[in-house]
Amino acid sequence: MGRAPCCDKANVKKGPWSPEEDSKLKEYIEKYGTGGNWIALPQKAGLKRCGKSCRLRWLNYLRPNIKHGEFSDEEDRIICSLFASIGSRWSVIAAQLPGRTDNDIKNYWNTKLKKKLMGMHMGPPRPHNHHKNLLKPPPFPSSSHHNYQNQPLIPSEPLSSLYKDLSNYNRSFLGFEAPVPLPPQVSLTSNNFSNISTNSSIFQTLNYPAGVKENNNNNTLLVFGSEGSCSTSSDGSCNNQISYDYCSRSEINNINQEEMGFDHQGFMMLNYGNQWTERPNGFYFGSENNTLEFTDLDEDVKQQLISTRSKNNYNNNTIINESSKSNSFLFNVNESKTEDDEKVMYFY
DNA sequence: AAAATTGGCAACCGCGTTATT
DNA sequence: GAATAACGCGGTTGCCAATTT
Repeated sequence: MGRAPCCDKANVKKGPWSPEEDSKLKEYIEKYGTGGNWIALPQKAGLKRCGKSCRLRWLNYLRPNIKHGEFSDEEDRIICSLFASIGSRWSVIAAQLPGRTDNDIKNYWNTKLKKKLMGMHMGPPRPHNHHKNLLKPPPFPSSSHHNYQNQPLIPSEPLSSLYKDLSNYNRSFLGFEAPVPLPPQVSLTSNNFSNISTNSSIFQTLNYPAGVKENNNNNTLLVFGSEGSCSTSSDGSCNNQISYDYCSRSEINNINQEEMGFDHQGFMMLNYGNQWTERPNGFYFGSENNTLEFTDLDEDVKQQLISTRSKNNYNNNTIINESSKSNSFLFNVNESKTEDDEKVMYFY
């Protein structure tokens, strides 16, 4: 049978920690350590708290060498770069920043850094939703053959010079090499995405995310889709997201919704040379000779991805694929109906 | 000056993974 | 090997302070 019950949920205190509780926990752990058993600890330390709560309090606030206060430019750069590469893997990111906790970095990203990067020109005003995570990272490619582009993981310039304006921001953060500027809005005439003009400057200029190298233009698919659900906000608009992912032609036949991480409600863009061509709601059959490969992810990060994300049965390539599940969002789209019932999508 | 909104952060919750019985 | 609890992570919430209306 299993272990003994963890704690009497009805008899544990919740909410903010008092200074007395803090000192009890701190003194106990400094004297006896955690003993690798957080569940038993609160009782031993004389605390009416759940072990989980004690662990969190210790790790995020009480343990020695925790840094509080302003993040430096260097820390900003590291966070941005890692977020762009691996997404919201806060514990992995925190491991690269001594003294910072994953919770701290997550809060910092959500409340400050993201806004700092987005600047003031990222689309129309939207309803108050300060708890929503609106900026998603670019994806990992889902190809089974990866080649990290030979470029530094951490940019060397100060953050301020990297993100001077919107177009620079889009290029740097989203990893686009081509001149982007995204149009402020794109009008659609139906409820699906297949009517987006393939000549749209959005898609013509799409390139590959930072860290991804394309070896054969003619055999790469860029797949777009949208989440099936659509949460309606109080003003009646519908917040939705377009997702994209990469794969070789040979892979597209085997890919399924789960692997892509989003519904195939959208369409695909096929890259012939420099021209993106739409293939609505279908799969494409292709040759084997395309590869997307990784060459240059920081070794520590790789190791942590391996150790924390996927377990023993996965090889490295699968791990990267796993990552793409949660990192496949590119644009945040705010769809709303206008008076003539035309759908307008804002990209930001 | 009061009410409403926004910002910031600590803590909680749920879920996938790991460990124990 | 199955069942169950603990662990650890990331997303979300709640609360309070600051700012704006």
